[in-house]
Amino acid sequence: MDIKKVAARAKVSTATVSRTINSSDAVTPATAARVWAAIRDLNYHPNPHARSLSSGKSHILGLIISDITNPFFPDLVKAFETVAIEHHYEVIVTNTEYSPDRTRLCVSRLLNRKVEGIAIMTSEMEPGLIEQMQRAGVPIVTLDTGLPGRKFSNIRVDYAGGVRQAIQHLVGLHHERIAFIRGPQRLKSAQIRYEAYLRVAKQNALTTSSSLIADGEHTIDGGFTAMLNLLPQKPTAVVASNDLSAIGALHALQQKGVRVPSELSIIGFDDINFSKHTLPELTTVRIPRAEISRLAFEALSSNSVSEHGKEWTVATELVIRRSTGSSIRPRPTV
Amino acid sequence: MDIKKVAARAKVSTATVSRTINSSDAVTPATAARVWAAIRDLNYHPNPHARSLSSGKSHILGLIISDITNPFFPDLVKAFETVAIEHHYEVIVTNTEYSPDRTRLCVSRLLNRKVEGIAIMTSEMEPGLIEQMQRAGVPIVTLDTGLPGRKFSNIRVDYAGGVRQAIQHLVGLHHERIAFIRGPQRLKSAQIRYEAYLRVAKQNALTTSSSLIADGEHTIDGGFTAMLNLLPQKPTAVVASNDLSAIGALHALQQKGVRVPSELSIIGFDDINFSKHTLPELTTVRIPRAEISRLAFEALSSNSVSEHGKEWTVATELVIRRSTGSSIRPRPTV
DNA sequence: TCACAAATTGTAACCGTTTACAGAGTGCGC
DNA sequence: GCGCACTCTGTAAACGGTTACAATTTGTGA
Repeated sequence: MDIKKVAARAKVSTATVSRTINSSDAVTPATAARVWAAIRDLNYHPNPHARSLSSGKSHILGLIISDITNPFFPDLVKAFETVAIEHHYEVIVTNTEYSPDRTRLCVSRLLNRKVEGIAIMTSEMEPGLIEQMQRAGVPIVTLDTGLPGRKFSNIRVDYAGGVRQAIQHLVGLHHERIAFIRGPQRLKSAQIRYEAYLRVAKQNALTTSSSLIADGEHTIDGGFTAMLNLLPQKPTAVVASNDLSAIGALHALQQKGVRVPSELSIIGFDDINFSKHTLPELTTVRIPRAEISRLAFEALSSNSVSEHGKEWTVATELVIRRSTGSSIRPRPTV
Repeated sequence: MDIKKVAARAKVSTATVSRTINSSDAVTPATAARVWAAIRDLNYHPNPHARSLSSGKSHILGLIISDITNPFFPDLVKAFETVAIEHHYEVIVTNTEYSPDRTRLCVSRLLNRKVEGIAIMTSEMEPGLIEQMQRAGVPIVTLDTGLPGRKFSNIRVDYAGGVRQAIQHLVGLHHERIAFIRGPQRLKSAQIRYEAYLRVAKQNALTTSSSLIADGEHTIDGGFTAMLNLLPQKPTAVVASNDLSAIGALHALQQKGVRVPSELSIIGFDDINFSKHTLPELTTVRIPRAEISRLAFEALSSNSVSEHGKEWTVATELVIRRSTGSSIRPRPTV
């Protein structure tokens, strides 16, 4: 079942069949109709490898993430796949697993397969590898990395805005001792959140004593330990750099018998799937992963790739659930 | 940079280069060495599309899952990817999202791309689609579906054994009223677990009154409600059909102030990532997803595909954490 | 009605491999 | 020394599309 059979049945040349499939405008409607009929009758599907070989376009996109096991990524991957297949692209997902070697492998796999674009949704990416992709002429889009360049777009998340939303929410609830659980400072995104905490807290005339800051490593266990360290400082609220550490903090509080939110409020960051199922449900700053995926696709899609890439900024959204509440105890009615 | 340049540099024909790359045995060691040197010098990577076109082998495997957002799947996907790339295969992951239309799309995408094998790790798959894949001559491997057939292998998980491990663990802990939170009975895997509960409970002379059985829908919310319904029946232990519903049950107990495991024991099923981070950490029956992935790859790998597929059985493993304990209250030492 | 331009379709080269087949070289037995 | 069987290598035809270019048809204005 190849293009020749279709051509024969439609009584045209293979060129016309190809043109009908790819750019219907260059073909007379009557001819096109005959060709489409033949295609349907024969249940013809063009061979993608032949197509890629001769056109040079693979119609495959690469997606590089850290680790599909990290709950931040599944939503991102799913949304990216959805938009890609809507546009008849296939996607190859690769996990760096935070290892430089593995990352190199990811890049070379993608380059070998001649993907038409690469979305790099992990922050660990050596500049050398970015250059390698640029030399290969592949459009790329990153999340929170450097500035755009040649065929190189960037999506930036307004983390600082997210932290502001969180703190202002707490301030509105009359909190005055707001602690912060940091993420790993080698991650730019974690660093931005921490600095924003410092800045916004000062703007609101809150203490940012170093005793109100703990390291949560962006993990549940880290958040647990951090919360334990924070407890003696009597904060009335805690902002965590991500949901995982907020969940760890929640566990620590539960174990210590501290009630949330009546005695202490907690806000996470990310809005991973699980956050709406914690007890109490976690108030958090949502990173709009579906939107990021859509933008990433758009950045890579051939009709919008220009020599000089663009930069997009996406806003976070405060999702208020049940882990935050007023710092002022309701007085018993006399 | 193509095979001709390599051939020229090594002073051989393109055929020899190709042979060196694909089956080193047909080439003199000395010649092969020259070719490899040229390949290295020129940093040559064969064009996979040309290769696929002419050989008919795409070196791509398809993986069909329900939904990457379901915490059961990330581990499976990751392990599958790992073993595939070790063998220089690429993998395309597709999500059915539990929708028949989307499932059809998944299958046709994979078939169009001429994948060399398909691992179907979701239970919702119409027989018609299986036939379609078989007609296309693609080896397939399923999880818990029917019996193997032509180029069709199956991996079966010993769910019944898992349920037995769970119940015997509880019986060993002197529990006598063991409730069960069921999954959706249209899922074969959930049905097997439920039937095994009934059987094993009877074998151990435990009540299996229908009031000790609740529907948890395999979700957190479902497990929450199910536990609430079960509570008045005073079970001393609960086995849930999956971890998600066990976590929901845990939340219900926490909210009602029932202590786990001192007042009530809970066992989940699956061992999703999150289970080791619940409070208390969840005792559960692990489904060995990495092993399943390895077997799935082996079932598909060309050197082991025979006309008639195989069937493999994998055992579950009871992971004892902190949500289960003795049903007998320790007497205060006098 | 005719010349010429524009629109549509056909011909065939090409994309970069693999592989059937043919040819060259080597070693061995007689 | 010669023929034969093997082993190794080269030639060239696929694989199934796309696309530059040529050929044909159609439409237009004088």
